[in-house]
Amino acid sequence: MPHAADDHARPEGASDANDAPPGAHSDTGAQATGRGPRNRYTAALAEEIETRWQRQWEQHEAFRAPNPGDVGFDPAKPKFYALDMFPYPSGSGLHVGHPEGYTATDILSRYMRMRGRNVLHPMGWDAFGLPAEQYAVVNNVHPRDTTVKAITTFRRQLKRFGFSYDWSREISTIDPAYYRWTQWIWLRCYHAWYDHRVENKGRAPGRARHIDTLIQDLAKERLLVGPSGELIEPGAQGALGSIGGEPMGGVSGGFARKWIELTEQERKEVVDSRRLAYLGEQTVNWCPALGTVLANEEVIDGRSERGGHPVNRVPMRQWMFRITAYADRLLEDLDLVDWPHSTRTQQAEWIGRSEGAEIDFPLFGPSGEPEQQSLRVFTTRPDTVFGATFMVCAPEHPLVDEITTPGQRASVEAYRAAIAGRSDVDRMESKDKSGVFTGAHAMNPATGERIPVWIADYVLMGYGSGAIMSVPGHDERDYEFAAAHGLPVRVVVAPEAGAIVEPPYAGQGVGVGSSNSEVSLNDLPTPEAKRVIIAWLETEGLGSGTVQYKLRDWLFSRQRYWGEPFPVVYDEHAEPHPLPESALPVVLPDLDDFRPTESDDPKPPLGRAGDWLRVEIDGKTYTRETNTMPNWAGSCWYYLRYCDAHNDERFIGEEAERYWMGGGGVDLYMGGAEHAVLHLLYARFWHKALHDLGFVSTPEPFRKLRHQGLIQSYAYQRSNGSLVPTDEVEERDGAFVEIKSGEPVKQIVAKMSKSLKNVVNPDDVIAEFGADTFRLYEMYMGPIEAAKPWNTRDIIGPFRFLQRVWRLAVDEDTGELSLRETPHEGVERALHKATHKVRHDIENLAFNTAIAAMIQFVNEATGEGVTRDQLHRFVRILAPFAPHICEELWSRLGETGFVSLAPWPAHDEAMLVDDTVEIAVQIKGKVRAKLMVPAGADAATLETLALEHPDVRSFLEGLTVRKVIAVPGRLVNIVAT
RNA sequence: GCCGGAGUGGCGGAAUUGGCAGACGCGACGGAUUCAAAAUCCGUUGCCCGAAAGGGUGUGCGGGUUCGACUCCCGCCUCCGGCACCA
Repeated sequence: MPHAADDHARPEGASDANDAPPGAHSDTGAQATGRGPRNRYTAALAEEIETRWQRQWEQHEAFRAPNPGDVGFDPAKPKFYALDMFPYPSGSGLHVGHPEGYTATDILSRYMRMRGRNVLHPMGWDAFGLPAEQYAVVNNVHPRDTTVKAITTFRRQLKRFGFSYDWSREISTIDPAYYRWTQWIWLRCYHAWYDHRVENKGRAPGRARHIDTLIQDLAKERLLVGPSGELIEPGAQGALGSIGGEPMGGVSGGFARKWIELTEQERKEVVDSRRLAYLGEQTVNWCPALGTVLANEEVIDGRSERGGHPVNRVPMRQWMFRITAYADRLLEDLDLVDWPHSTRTQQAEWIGRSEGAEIDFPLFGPSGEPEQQSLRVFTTRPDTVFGATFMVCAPEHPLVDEITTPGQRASVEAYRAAIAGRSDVDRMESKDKSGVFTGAHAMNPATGERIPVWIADYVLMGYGSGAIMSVPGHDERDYEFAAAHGLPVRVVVAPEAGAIVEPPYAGQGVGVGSSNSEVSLNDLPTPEAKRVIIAWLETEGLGSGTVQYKLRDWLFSRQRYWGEPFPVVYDEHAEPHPLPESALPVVLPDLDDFRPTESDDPKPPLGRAGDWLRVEIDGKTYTRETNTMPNWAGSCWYYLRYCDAHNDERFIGEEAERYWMGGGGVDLYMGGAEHAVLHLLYARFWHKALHDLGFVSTPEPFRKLRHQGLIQSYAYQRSNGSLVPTDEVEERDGAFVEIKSGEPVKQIVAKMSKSLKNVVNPDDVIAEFGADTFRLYEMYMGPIEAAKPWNTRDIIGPFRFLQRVWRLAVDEDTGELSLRETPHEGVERALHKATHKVRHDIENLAFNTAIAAMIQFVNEATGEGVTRDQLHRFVRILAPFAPHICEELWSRLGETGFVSLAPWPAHDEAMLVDDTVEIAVQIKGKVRAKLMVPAGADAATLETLALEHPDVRSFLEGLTVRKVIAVPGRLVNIVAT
């Protein structure tokens, strides 16, 4: 049935030309049911309108954003970069959580276009990596096939929402034209080192520089090489870049050597070990089930983030990123960005900066004589050193072999074997303080006492120096260990002078019993005691103040197929050689057998790639790296590629980068809070490295970040707490009962899950109500950042709203526009208020209240009707939210362009305030009367009017007025007794 | 255990940051329309007492500051998120 649009759409005077861009309406059936008025806004009409306008946008490339230098680029327009976290195209398609953030950024993007911004709003696919690959493995299909198919589905679904993406910038991380540059960035990091000497105007020092500058500095002896490979400035104390990377032996002494004194091999090792992307021998997280190693960030409670498989710690030679060099800057620069508090906190905690001291405890030899060697510990409480009654090393500590006495060797070996066999999960589950004595002793440098050295797995090799001074009086773990093994406890800190201390007391206070012939901490408050003892240790050469981080270097190799190959080959001595840029991209070979090998040692699938593995360069044969990059690689810089998606000369053009990333980076980045540490930390790190190396202009990638809240679903719970699938529950008389048993169940909010059958498919919702309604509903549910339950019953509300909008403009019987000639005063005022509020709320991402304001306007206007001019304005404020229906009404108003690109309507500030306002009159805090007064009435006037009010007077009978508070525009409060 | 965030009608949620609590939507109830139903439209709707007028009460709990507190302070409870043998 035709919906008469062609017959009635054009108002008098409007051009009937149907060759204008958005023009012609089709005659496809709008009234699927054939019931109700012919021109009512139904799901069928919504679908017809929506798909038609989506075609129009696409044909006219309505949302294509020109780059500087492109045709149509207007340099006077400020830019706005609205970015969504691009999805993994999983096999199951979009769920309702995806479009939540996407709709929010879309509304803002559309609004910003209407406000005259050049808007970059792109979309792409994060298509490499474990999720896609695991899906492929399970279904025994090549990951490329499943991924490409999933992308097609995602793209179709996203287009159906009417998101205003610039699809010409679509990128996919699996496209060789994209990952060529991922590999290129990795090479830039390989050819870079971190120079901690560079000052940054009072901010945390250091900057990545080309590796050649390191070689020059070494050759010119501006840098020397220390005994364990660390870099030393001539004349300066301590090593540069002491965090991360270096093996910690705790051995002090030795001399710095000059470049000229090093062998060729030593030089190579020194340089290679300083690279930003380096090959490191590390204890890594090996996940046998996934057949790959994982980054620290991908391991949660000893299990893989994906799949929840156990993870073991084994030493391996792997590609690493020196993210630890950036620890201070990553921490400090959190104050440059507008991010949710919780996300910043999580990053700060992950970086885990802690200030303290390194202290060397001299070791005694087997027969009790002092040795050259000492055991270095890290502590945040150097002020408690007088209370250190024993020491504990991590079982893997390199000195343990040396210091263990023959008598203890058997038990030490047995303990280490027991530990090695335990997975991290086991180690975490049992928190009992196990450990064994090594037989060795060290000297407490403060007290001069001989104290025993133990090993225990509660001390981790990966933190600090892998050894601790144990202060059972002031550390809970040490106390438990001491209690379990009968070791002495000494109190050296009291909350206040003279207080009785019940160990363990971990708080601050003042030193007690903490003195030797040279230094005393007694009665010194903790911060002061720390300063004093560190100064003393430094004078004595026994230690120094230092900073430790929880952050570890980023393990970047994966023993998987579905990822970016490294642009690296190995020679016959297994020495790595980077490929030249001309060799990029290193294309991932097609493998029939792409499955990972479940095993206890790494066997990357690319090892089976046959001819691909051998590369001939200058007559020499090399073997390719068979590890691949983790799925985070592609997402570390995709936001940059969008700015210049088809540049094949550079990963991003300089001009495009300066324009779109200007002003502090992405203007709004919207995505899930689950990426708080992983993606967001990695991307910041790459960005900073690229910034240091001169490739990007801003220190931070994402100026403003917001998370969309989780969309939950209802579930039903029996009285015993077990959950019932949604389809086995029905509502009877306002209560929920399980159909099978008739037992009452409780409605609760839960995560959507297949087992509970409460997953909502957006395709179904759109089929029933249309995309405009879907968009409105998701935004109307509540604040964008809040978790909120999907309630199918509520969707009808936004749908009715659109019906009312439609009816406000269109006669449901004739299909003609039905407008009044002269504006109604109240409606006009309401429209100005709505325009103002919607604008304000969009800018504050308060979409739920913006929609409420528009509903309120339509409710007010419904009885009175609107003029052509009013509809013309209203359609524009609604357009960012429900763009399709607005395009339709816009064209019926005779406009030939897109409402999506029309200017935002102005509002008149004078129209926002009413001439008269209602003032509440309170007596003793309770509202007893209301006054209608002119908007500008002052306090004195209000007071007089209030006291004259008959209701007030009768209330005040027999009372004495003590005080009157009058707040202009608000209320009057009369205090009487 | 530590660090964040939050607790408002039957439900989702508002409240310009100290000024009329409950905007807006859902649901429910009543009415219009309809042969009827659906859809749509109009009205009512925090709770308690009352036929009504009206009164009382009310933002997790207990105190406090203030003319006035969902909002600020102190002490608890519950839920959600993060971290957790990090020295």
